[in-house]
Amino acid sequence: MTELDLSFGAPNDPLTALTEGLNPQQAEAVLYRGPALLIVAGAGSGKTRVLTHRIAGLIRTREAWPSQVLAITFTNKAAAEMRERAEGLLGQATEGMWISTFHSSCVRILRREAENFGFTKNFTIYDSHDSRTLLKRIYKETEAEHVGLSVAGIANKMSRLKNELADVDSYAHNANLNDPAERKFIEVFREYTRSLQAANAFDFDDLLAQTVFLFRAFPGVADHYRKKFRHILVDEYQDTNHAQYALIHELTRETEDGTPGASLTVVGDSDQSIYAFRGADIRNIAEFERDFSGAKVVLLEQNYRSTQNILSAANAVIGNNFDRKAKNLWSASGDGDKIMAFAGPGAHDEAQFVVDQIDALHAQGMAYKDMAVFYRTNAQTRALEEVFIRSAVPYRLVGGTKFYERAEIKDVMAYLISVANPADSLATRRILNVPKRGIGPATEATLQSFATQNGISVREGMRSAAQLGFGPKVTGAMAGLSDLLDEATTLMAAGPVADILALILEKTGYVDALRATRDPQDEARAENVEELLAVTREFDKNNPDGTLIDFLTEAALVAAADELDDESGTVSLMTLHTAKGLEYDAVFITGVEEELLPHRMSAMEPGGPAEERRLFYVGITRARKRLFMSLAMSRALFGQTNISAPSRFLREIPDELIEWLQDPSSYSGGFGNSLSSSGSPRAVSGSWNQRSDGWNSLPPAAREKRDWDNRVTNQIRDNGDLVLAPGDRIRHVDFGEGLVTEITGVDSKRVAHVKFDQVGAKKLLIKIAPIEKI
DNA sequence: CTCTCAAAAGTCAAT
DNA sequence: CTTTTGAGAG
Repeated sequence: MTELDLSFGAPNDPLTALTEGLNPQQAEAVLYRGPALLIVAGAGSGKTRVLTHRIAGLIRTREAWPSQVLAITFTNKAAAEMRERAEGLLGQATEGMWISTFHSSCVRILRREAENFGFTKNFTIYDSHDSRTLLKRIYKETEAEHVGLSVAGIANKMSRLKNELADVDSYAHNANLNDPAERKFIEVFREYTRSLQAANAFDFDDLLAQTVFLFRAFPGVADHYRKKFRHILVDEYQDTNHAQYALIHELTRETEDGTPGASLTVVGDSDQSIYAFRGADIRNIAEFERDFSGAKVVLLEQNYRSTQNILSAANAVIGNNFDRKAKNLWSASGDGDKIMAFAGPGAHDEAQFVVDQIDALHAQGMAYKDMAVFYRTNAQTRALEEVFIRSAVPYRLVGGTKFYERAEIKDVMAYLISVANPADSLATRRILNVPKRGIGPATEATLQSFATQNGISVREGMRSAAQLGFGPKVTGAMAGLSDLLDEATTLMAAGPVADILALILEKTGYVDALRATRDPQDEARAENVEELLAVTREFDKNNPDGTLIDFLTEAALVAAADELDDESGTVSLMTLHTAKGLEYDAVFITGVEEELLPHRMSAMEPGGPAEERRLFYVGITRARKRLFMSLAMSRALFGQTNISAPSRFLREIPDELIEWLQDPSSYSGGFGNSLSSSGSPRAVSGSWNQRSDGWNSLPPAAREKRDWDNRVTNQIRDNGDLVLAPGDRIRHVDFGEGLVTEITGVDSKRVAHVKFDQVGAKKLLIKIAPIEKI
């Protein structure tokens, strides 16, 4: 979408200029003034544009100062984009505006107000991983397994309760205390809450819930923010949970002394609600008009992103969800290409299809960065990655095992957290013996119980190491660590974050310790730590006044989509959830199979299948020009190969919108049956052969391509320094014989471009391809 | 206390 | 099937 160059030449009416180039509904959403506005924005309908223009209007007409605007987005990336676009309209006038995610806004408020309720402003934020570690410890101490509770079960339940704004006491009040499992759960919940407080830490759910509790407990504090924020705008409103909903309500309430509530604008699309598992409640948007009486509703249906074929498919799919308001996306940009679909025998064939199509698009001039591959589960990345690597297509995994979740990064971050928040004993305990300095579990336990008995943190306890009767080696090691943390603490007051980290790395020798081991993966880990150092330098550069706390906050709240680098020049691979809010010229939705999309777990959940359909809908509507769908007729899961059936969602797309390169019914022969004897009762052949139309009337060319015997495997081979030159003939394990046409790249990155006799042109990374020269 | 090997868990999505 | 966690030996 292109941003129009709006000129503000009409001083008497700054709003007119802001609506130029907008359609009537968009203009109405920009211009409407009133206490509550709901913008129902279909996918690609230009909602970011409407929001930024609405904000610009408020500022330019002097209805609001920038500091009176609070705009809440779903990811930091979306926030950054919104700020950038608002700056494009307003220039420096965006300074002082709060444009951030729910979690970031809450952190900002909590840091400022923490002293009011027993925390300090340098509190730590526990991600799901950290809170799971803490919970596991408590789980063991309380022997919760004896009453049949699981760690995951407790974690989910606590999270759900917090999202519903219940705390231990309110829950215990209504619980059935005759049930030993309930009593144990309450005990764990209470201890978990106590530990977080002692560690001066919040988990993700607390950030929201505690802010609401803060507002309710301290009306004066709440009034301060109610008076400050006169215009509140919330994006992706369909994915808000109860705590977020309550937060918005608290902020838009009339103050004690009669200042009227702030104006509220929410933007959302109930068809894109995909976070019910995280507590998102679709009723928040469905019942908005009831919650805020007199609310204005504006519907945006014109799509500026996708071709009509893509939209028609999206509309057809989502139309199968009952209990929704009808909405019909349309585009003025023409039909475009058909959706291309492919059913491969296995996951690697599917991946090869994706890579082949990417190669073709790239050859036609589409940049890698404009293409994305989506999948339902992270486990699907393996086959995709293997094929991407050996075909030398540059790619990037977005999300998945995130940088900040790697053990070595967590180790180093634990040092920084111990410096910033000495009360955080979870962090301090993590670094006691990292790198190895002879402080083992026994020492750790002694130290922890000493700290607990004296009501101090582990960090404080280390100062008394001499009295604890440890051996000279252990005492010395502990004193050394304690001194290092003290030294880093002095540096924290003035020094940039990179200096603190550099000091820690130098004094601990952490990187050297990694490099000294025999584990070949440790070299990569050492590089990751050095990458973190580079990240802190970048942070210092971008935030001259940034503190260590600021850095830790930013690190704790990065979302998967935030990692996206638009200039990376690589294909992006991500889950369908991560894809929300993004758009690409070409989109591949992979694993469009029953049990995977919709996922098997969704069948048990109320509203599950409908949410899966919305997820598929979100995926479809990310595509601008080209959309591809693929599936594998058999897929290895849990180390077992299962026969898969094409997703029901595929059948919801009208036949005339899809062109099958190889369709599922071409597998209806003996092969499918022979495998399915051990597999699912939902035989592949049955459901697809029952169709009388479409699937069997494919052109002969497509049907002849059934290569069950020529499956793509995941074989690789170390070819050493095999030298190939244009003109050579080779034999490939999967693709047969072919002619080398070109060699690109150097050393281990050399790539052979091969024209295979049977399967056409492919690119191969020479070092690992299963090939031989003939 | 540290290393090695075997058992167990995980794989539905994420701030 | 892979990765992480635990037990026992050294």
